[in-house]
Amino acid sequence: MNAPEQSEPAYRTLAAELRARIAAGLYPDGVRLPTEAELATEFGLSRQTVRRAFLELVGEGAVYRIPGRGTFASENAGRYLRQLGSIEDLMNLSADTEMRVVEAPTRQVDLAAAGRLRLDTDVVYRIVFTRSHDAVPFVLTTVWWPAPVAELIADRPEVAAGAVSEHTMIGLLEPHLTEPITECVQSITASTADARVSEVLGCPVGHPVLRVDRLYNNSRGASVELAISYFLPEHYTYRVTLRRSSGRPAP
Amino acid sequence: MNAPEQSEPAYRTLAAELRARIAAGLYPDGVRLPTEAELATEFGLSRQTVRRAFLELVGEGAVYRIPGRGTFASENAGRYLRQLGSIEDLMNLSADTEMRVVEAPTRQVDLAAAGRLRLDTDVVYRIVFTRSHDAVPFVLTTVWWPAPVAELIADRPEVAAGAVSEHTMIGLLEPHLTEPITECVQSITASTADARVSEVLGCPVGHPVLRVDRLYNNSRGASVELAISYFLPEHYTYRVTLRRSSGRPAP
DNA sequence: CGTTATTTGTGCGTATGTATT
DNA sequence: AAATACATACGCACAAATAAC
Repeated sequence: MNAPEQSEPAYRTLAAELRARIAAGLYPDGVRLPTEAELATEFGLSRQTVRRAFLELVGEGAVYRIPGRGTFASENAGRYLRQLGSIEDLMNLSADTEMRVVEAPTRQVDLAAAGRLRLDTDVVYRIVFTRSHDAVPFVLTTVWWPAPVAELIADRPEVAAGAVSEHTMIGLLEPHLTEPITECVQSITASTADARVSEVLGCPVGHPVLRVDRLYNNSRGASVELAISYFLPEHYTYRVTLRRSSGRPAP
Repeated sequence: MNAPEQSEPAYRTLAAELRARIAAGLYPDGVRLPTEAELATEFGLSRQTVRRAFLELVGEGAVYRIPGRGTFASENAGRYLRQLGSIEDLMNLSADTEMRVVEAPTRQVDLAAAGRLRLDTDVVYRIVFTRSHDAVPFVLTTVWWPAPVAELIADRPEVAAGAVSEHTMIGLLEPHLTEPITECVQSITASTADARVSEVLGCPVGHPVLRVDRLYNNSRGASVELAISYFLPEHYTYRVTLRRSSGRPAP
């Protein structure tokens, strides 16, 4: 209820602006982005602040830089590219995407969903929504909650049918939970668009889509949310950076 | 050919040192790491350079920082991984799968691949293989190497056309490298089977497939291998567990 | 072939703001 | 209120890689 709209730092604002320009299709192929000096004068910032913005974009994989040559947009720039290596990353999806509720939460008897959530009853609540980037919907998500969880936020305006907001469901949910969400198990596979996905995302039936299945667990190991998402591959790529878990002895 | 032992930048050296200290178990529980000022004097660096090192560690999820309080090692100290998926997991793929070489490594001029690998030349080596589980091929992979890398293993029997083994390409490669592979950037999306995928994996043309794009980098940040794989969704699901990256207590 | 200009990378110094103790 | 510690922002200098001349 607080969050008094603190202004974003300059380097983050610049990063967002550059992200937008890349998505807009400027800088295709081998076109160099503006140099640090050019951006500094254009935005009235110091070169160091511009560097900080680029550091973010490099971390996301949106651009790569070559000393002496310049900065270039990555191969699949233009798609929505986000590093999703942690639960925080999933929550931060809301930063530059827009959620639109297609179906308000309704009480249902769903054996499969209840089983996945490991509930004693077969009663769950279901909500369906899309997420858009630059006004283009790129994913359709169905979420199932255990009844006690759903009742915590079922009457919030953000989850009413047709509601548009910049939240994530777990972001909305978490402040009301007694136990924090600490784990999310994801399964990713390929599938095809059914009638509903096709209609909502505007692609042909049978179009290949990325299916992401997420089960969120709290610190006690109880399941809090099941989400199944269908992503349009043209507008979305799932990106993870893997690292060595420990230093390897030199060969 | 040359590479006369260029020293690592100071912030990277410091980051490595701090990583080692965290792994060694200093800074357990809620023990604060040294402040920026302390580290600056200890290592004879400026505070800005120390900040740069911390920026890396925060990006890895190794530490979290609270203004006014200090810097703390993340929950799972020792292994600063934001996801359970690791490079080791990729290498262990070979445990119960079988690799069959479809095309032996051949020298090619490939602008796109060379660009992805950030080479100065356009010459790369390409190898194509499938991987099977219980004699059922479930993935077709094309790998591109920089010429100097390819020449390290091009004459090994495991990469000859038709060869069958239980290795992974990076597993074969790594013992011959001077720098260890420390990072792998993955992009995952959905696509459809083309003629070749269809033929090799035995699915219809146009069948949805999971496309996984991996770029392996060594400890100096140079790209060592580019691999593009097409997985049959019927026989393969990409599974990751995400955890909260910071052990930061809830507010 | 070296020279020069451009562009990114590293490192340092300073100042100011904000959150916590 | 004061001290501590991180966050942002600007400035400068020099190194290294690249490209053009």
